[in-house]
Amino acid sequence: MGTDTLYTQFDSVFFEKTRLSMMTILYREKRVSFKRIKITVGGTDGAIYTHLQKLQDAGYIEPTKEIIGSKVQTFYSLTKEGKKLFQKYITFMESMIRVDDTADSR
Amino acid sequence: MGTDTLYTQFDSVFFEKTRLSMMTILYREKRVSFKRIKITVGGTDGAIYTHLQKLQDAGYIEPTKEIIGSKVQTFYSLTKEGKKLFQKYITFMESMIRVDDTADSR
DNA sequence: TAAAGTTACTTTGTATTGCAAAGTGACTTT
DNA sequence: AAAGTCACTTTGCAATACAAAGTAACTTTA
Repeated sequence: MGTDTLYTQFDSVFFEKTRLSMMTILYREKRVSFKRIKITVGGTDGAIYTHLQKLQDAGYIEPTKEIIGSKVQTFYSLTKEGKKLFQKYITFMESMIRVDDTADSR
Repeated sequence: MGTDTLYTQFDSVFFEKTRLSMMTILYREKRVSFKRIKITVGGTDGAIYTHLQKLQDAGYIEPTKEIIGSKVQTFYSLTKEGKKLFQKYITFMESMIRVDDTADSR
């Protein structure tokens, strides 16, 4: 097991349950509202908000505001960097699974 | 994206960078010393120790002591529960990747 | 039309966590 | 026998996660 097969290669902003779920949603759907992220991952508004802020501060996601009906809503998308990192993560997961496939059952 | 495709289905003891790395090592090698875990995942003794304690308290790993030369060393192994959980995690990773394969490139 | 309610965040306070530094006890070398 | 090493273990604090309370912009109801 080399260093590149450890989860520690990913930073702590990225590699956290809720935020990784958010990144996954955004990778799959490109542009998702605060509201729908909240509904999907669950938890309180405050928790969702701070997690999104962290991802934003790290440069992995970016917000855009839009008027829906008469209210302003916030939508989030992955940045180029965020998408790249997520793809690196997918590659990592693939390598993890592959090793497991070829491993002797002990 | 259903609830079962979220990382939040895993508890916080399991789903943490360093501890997940430890679980991976133990899944692959069955029985690993404190020393070697420390060398592999990196970090201070204290950090390694508390992470291992958490996994142990959660019932995912178990220690055994062995005398090597004239010193006692601690070895860790996955418990039945720990192994089962890790296999669930592998299945989860596979499903994540599969969804990604079939996703439109956007 | 004004008061009460709703929506969509944002701020704040606290309990928990992660981690490094210091401590311990059993040897082992000088 | 004093100093050093090894393999953990304990302690203290800085950072984090999260719930509760707050806010601002509408919208409904009396």
